[in-house]
Amino acid sequence: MIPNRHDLAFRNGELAEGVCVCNRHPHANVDCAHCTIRPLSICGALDSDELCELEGLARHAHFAPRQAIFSQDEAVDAVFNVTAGAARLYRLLPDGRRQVVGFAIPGDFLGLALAEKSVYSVDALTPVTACRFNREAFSAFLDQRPALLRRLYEMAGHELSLAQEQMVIIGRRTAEERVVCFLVGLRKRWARVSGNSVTVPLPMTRQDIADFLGLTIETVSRAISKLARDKLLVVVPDGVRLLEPARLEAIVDG
Amino acid sequence: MIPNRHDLAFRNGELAEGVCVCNRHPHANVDCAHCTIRPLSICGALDSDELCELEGLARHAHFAPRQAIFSQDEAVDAVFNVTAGAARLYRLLPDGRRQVVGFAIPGDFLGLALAEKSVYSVDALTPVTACRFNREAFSAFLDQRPALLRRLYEMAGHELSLAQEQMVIIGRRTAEERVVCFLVGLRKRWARVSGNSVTVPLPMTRQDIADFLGLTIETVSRAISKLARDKLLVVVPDGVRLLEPARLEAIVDG
DNA sequence: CGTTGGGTTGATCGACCTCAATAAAAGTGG
DNA sequence: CCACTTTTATTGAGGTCGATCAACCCAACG
Repeated sequence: MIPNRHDLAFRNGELAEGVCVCNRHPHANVDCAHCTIRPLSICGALDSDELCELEGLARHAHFAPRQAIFSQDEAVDAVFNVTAGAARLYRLLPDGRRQVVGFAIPGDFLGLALAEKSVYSVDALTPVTACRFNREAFSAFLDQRPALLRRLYEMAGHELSLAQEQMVIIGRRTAEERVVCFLVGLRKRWARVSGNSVTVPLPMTRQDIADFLGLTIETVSRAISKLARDKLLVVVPDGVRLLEPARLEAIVDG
Repeated sequence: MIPNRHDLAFRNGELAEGVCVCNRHPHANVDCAHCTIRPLSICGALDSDELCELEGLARHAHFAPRQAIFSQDEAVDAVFNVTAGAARLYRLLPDGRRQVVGFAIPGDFLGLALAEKSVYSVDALTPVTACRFNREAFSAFLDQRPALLRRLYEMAGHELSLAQEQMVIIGRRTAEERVVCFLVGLRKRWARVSGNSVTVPLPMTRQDIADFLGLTIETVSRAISKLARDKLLVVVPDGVRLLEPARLEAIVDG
């Protein structure tokens, strides 16, 4: 499913004590020096000194599948840097209608807005490991580290761009196009984490995909079945394998 | 339509020379000291010294209705702080389908992502006045002014939140709900600029609204007609007057 | 006064939703 | 390990909301 997910979680646990290379944080329970997703995440903006300081603020966190990381309208006391696993971000309407606004994978930052209350819920799809930062402490650290602030700002801009792209997908594309855009887009995101592959892991359910694309579960299922029937992909356990990435990308790019 | 829009544009023009209060920028052609929307905009984060420096980077800009401010996929050489008027931000698919991703009103910043290429097009709906900043110069200034960077970061977070809200609206709401959400949301945004009012100026066409909500022009027109028939609003020139704001807000909040 | 762009309304159509049945997987407890 | 339940996914049949196509209205404007 997700390569090395459990391995990475285990390794982080193994190195939980006394591994901070700068030796300033003997009780740090994260190991930035050996973090494989560091260049993908906010930490990539830091020099070794800054990294060490941030390391001191970090605590290792683990979430089981379905466990809540944030809850809509509830206070946010910590923010997270996802190092392994996958999570879904969603908003609920009072009558139960749900819109998934995104999926988080390793390298993604949860709590980008640093808001006191979360506007959405986040919960783990697979076992998730993350670096946990107290929100207030992180915010204060940010004020001392313009380079990190700049990095977060750029990530926010990127997220904004993705959100707008999603608006186009939901607002103006057909059901089949939406599914193709989702698969091609997710493949691109996984490529940063685990390298380019025609196999796209899908840690989320069809319902999650439907709620992300503004469709029903049946329509998503039918669209995937049709793509499989047309030999554009094959369904594999916990994912799909794209047989003709180029033709699928052509659908995305018009 | 939009109160004082033309007046404000004229006043800015009138004061085009030698008005910087700190006298450091005798050729500055903007007048931050008398800017009514300053607290709403990025400039609200600056002390008078910083404001003066930023003022030195700013140039007054004016756009006629329909004039392009940014063009999708083209290089961005300047960013803007809108001081008067309204603009639409949209993305086009190669086959012509259009998704409006937002509307800019006074206080809004255009080019938040500071990207080299614009991912969307922006053009003026009404005469627009704005403070123009060279992108590179602004970006460099930003690196010296963490307070401003922080402000932009917060605005980006706010925009991200709005974009996600829009995803919910487009993905999970009915046509009538979408229109109501749009009107109530726009009213709230205008309230910051020109005070609370039950009259919501609509400087955009029905087609723009449709492309914002993922609907057709006919559906938007029918929804507004129905709301008028139900005595929830009346259509006025270039806008609508909300007769029962509370009931409309109840639709938004579920 | 004809033209043009924007808006409204009606009639019909179709993409996607809803409801329903079934199948396949994944837990669960003995 | 195997019945049993629960969850998730697929497929079919029929219904509906919003799209499409078309006619018409109205105000602005050269």
